[in-house]
Amino acid sequence: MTIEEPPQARGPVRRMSREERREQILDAATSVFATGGYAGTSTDDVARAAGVSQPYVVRFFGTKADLFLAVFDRITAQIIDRFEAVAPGPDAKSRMAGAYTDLIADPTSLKVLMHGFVIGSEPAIGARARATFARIFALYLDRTGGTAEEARNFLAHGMLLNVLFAIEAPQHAATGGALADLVRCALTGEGLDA
Amino acid sequence: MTIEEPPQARGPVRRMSREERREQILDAATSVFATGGYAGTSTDDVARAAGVSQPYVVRFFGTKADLFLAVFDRITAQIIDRFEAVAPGPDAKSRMAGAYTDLIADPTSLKVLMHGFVIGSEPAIGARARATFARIFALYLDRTGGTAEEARNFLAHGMLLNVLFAIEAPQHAATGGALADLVRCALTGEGLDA
DNA sequence: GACGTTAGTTATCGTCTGATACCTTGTCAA
DNA sequence: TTGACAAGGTATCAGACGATAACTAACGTC
Repeated sequence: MTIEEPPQARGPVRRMSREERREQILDAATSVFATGGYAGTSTDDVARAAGVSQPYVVRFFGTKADLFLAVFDRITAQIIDRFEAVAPGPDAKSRMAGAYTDLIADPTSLKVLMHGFVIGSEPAIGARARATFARIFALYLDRTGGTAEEARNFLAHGMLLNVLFAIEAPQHAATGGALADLVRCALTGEGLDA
Repeated sequence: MTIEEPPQARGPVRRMSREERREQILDAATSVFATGGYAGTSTDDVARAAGVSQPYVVRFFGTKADLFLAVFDRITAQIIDRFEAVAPGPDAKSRMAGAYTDLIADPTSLKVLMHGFVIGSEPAIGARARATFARIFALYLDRTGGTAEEARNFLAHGMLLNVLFAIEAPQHAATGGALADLVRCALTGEGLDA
């Protein structure tokens, strides 16, 4: 996805610190994993997106599985951070919804999240996924003071939107029909505080 | 998954009709695609599960992508059939929920469904996925006479359960904690007719 | 019972992929 | 200035994978 400019004159090659490079590779990996998923993305895809060599990527993270886990971990941590930042209060429900809206503004991370979920039988991924669900569920209860049913509905609605974005429903809803009604209804999010 | 008995005495090899074999391979493919997804499953995995040779599987369906599409198509058709069989009436809502409960009794197909959803940017898969969503949404409205919000909540709740099963949340909820509360709340499905 | 058809196999190929080994070159401190 | 360390590349491999080609044998039909 990220287009790397050609070698061009090849001046004294800029070198990054380990932490800088790590973040950059994780960014690139997030981008390519979002479309291809774990098995459908090669370490070479990641390397090209990051503008480094393929062996460097795998040696940096040890193994491809470790790389994906690092990406997945970072994403779940970011998401949890977002929801943790919501302060308790009377309008906490709408602010929790707003936090999710912020996340959906860049669907890349959410796509990787969903890719991780569907390979959740992989122990390391599944464990992280379950912990994330449990944490957000608990956070919703804590911040909003709502019921368990409301917290469940919040998560359910989030999963529906993640899937609708994954199958590109919004882009194809312009033609009208039942899909358009569903997308409109899901995006406006009416009747969720019941 | 399906264990094939060893050659043993090798009597006159039973041959199946094309239709029989097709269904059997699709069954086997559904089983292995459920855990590995599209990219994470080889045609050899499918062949072994079906008890046939790998080249036969490929030639039978043309290409691996065609095979997955056939599996995905069959699953979406089965699911739609299930919901179409629900008759209209005053208790149609609970019967729609019951139809989903039937589906979840064997999570294999639902796992493949979710695998298809997350690679929904693939045009052929995405188109089928959107059509399936639109159809179920319309069916819910028609059979129950409910509101769009209720139909959306029905789908959302289904997606949440699909994900919770994918990450094996029910199996890990025994230890208690927030995850157990979420799973219990999601499985009992209280407060969904609001 | 011969024969075309169709279900299925074995052999094999070209490519992709993750990983390892080894080499090169900035960068920074003494 | 120099030398050690760390960033990053090149070369290469062994196995997996999808696909094709060519062959074999069961089945229905006349």
